[in-house]
Amino acid sequence: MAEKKVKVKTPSGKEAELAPEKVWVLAPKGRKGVKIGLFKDPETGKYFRHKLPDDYPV
DNA sequence: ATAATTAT
DNA sequence: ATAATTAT
Repeated sequence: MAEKKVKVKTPSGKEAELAPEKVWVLAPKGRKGVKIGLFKDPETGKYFRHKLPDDYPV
């Protein structure tokens, strides 16, 4: 499943369209939780995590 | 506190 | 080993 780009706020505070390097669900047992993506800011090279839309394919 | 993940 | 990510 191809990883699609998402609009995310980078740590430097800029809005960017990026594709996550990795996606997973972060959820305690019995709770819905959230989807998380691992991104790399192309501006700075810094990695950061960001919430993904609930319907983003994992 | 809890869940998974991994760059740092 | 820890920070950081959300929502409950």
